[in-house]
Amino acid sequence: MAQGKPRVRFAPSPTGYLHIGGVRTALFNWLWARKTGGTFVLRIEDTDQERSTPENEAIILRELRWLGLGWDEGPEVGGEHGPYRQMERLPIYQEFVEKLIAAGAAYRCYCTKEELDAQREALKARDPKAQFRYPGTCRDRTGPAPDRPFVIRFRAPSSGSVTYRDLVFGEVVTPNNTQQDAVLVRADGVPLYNLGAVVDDITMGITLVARGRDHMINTPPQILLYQALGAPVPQFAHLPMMLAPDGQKLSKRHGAVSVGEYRERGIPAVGLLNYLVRFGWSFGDEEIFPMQDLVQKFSWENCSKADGKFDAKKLAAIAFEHLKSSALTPDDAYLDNTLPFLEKRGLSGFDREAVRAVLPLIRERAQTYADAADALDYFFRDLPVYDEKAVKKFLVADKAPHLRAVRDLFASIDDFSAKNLEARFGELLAEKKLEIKDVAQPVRVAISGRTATPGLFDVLALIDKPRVLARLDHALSLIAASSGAG
RNA sequence: GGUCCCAUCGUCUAGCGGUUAGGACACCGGCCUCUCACGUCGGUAACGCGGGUUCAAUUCCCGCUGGGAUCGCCA
Repeated sequence: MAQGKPRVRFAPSPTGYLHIGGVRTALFNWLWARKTGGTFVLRIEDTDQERSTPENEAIILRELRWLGLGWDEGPEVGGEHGPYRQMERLPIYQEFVEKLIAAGAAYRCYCTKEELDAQREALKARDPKAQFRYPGTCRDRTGPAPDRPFVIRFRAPSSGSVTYRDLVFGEVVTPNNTQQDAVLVRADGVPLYNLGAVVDDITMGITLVARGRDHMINTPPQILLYQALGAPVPQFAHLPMMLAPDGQKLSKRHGAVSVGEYRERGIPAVGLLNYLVRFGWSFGDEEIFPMQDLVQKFSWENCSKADGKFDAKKLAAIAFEHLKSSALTPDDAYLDNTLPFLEKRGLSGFDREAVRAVLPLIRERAQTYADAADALDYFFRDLPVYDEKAVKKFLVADKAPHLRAVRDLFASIDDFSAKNLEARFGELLAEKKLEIKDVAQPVRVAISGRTATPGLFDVLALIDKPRVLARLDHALSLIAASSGAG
């Protein structure tokens, strides 16, 4: 096989958002490049001018960077094999097409799309099950070339077969008699997928093509093209497909499928990647991997061949594992990622170290950075946002004496540590012959506005004395107002 | 229909001839407990079917069934 370091690529079409299935393909390629010291190339396949947009390309680049899947060659970073957008490579395809024609491996076809469509429909009308194949009208045309637009077709062999050894699927044999003279270049001179991909992979020195199994059907015709061009055939690795829970193609109607949606929900990039890498790949019983471990452990041999179904709950659980662990997600990273979500809630200008101090309390409760911001919310307001139901249930008249007693107790305490607060609180309960159950919830609602928070004393200690007292006062006034009104 | 591919709990998977078929998520119970979580203990749950090969098949081979991909001047 090819000498030197592997060169792999991710070649998305900028025809929409970045799909998580595409991310998995990018990830596997990226991991292989990192593991082997190879090169990860990003190529934009924008030959579908109807649907490709610069905006979509920008989104793809931005999301890949957010994921941490940086590329060694490609748009914005350059490289020796550019340009990296197919529409900027038209002269290169032209050159290769001329080679093919000169070698008799391709020919000009003057049949129009309309003619072919009509033939296709006529056949379908006669026999709905029949498959239409290009009849070869222009294959051996002689005489002067008509003055009409033409496409370039591949002269596909009708005998023999193509065999390749897939790194995931093993040996795959496909007879050539099922191939047809596929169009290589449109009438407008823009190449189609198979030609563009092959020429680019040749000229960019790609040694291993790893892509989704939906492309497996393209591999034999592509190999035929490599052979016709006299170019070395790269290795191939096809990845099983990630389907929707209902077994259909994973699309928008099944929920979130674009990376952006996960980013906006506060799913950590490493969590998403960890979920995706475990989809179709395994390393014994291990489930949670730091990225640096993945780079080391990844291999094609441990890829599975069976398609799978996407499971949002599993993704959430794996992301949560990363958020819970300060080894996996250090405080600083956690903070950097949570701050935007706090700002989205209208919170800003707070002390980063103050947020850091609360982190241990919320890590085990927040499945996403958005959850974290929610759990952090009442720590950084003068008064919490009071949940209506919680107020109605716990800030009621018969709890007022308890709250007042707690307020007076707290006012007298100087050591506002969680430990001391708990001890003194216990004394108060004993004195009043109360159960903590009777008092904890009203106090919790008074200081946080909600019924579910981390341990009461930890929360109190972090909110600090003046604000705790202010909130208890506010809660008492709410009770007074409601009982007065009622 | 042609071609290609696949097949272990509901889901992601371990297994690479001999295992009480393991783990994780989800689900159901118990414990912990000031709420919510975390944690922890336990439970339900799988080798699609039929033939071979073998002393022995989840594992190897064939067929069937089922599922998926693709059959475009989309990628």
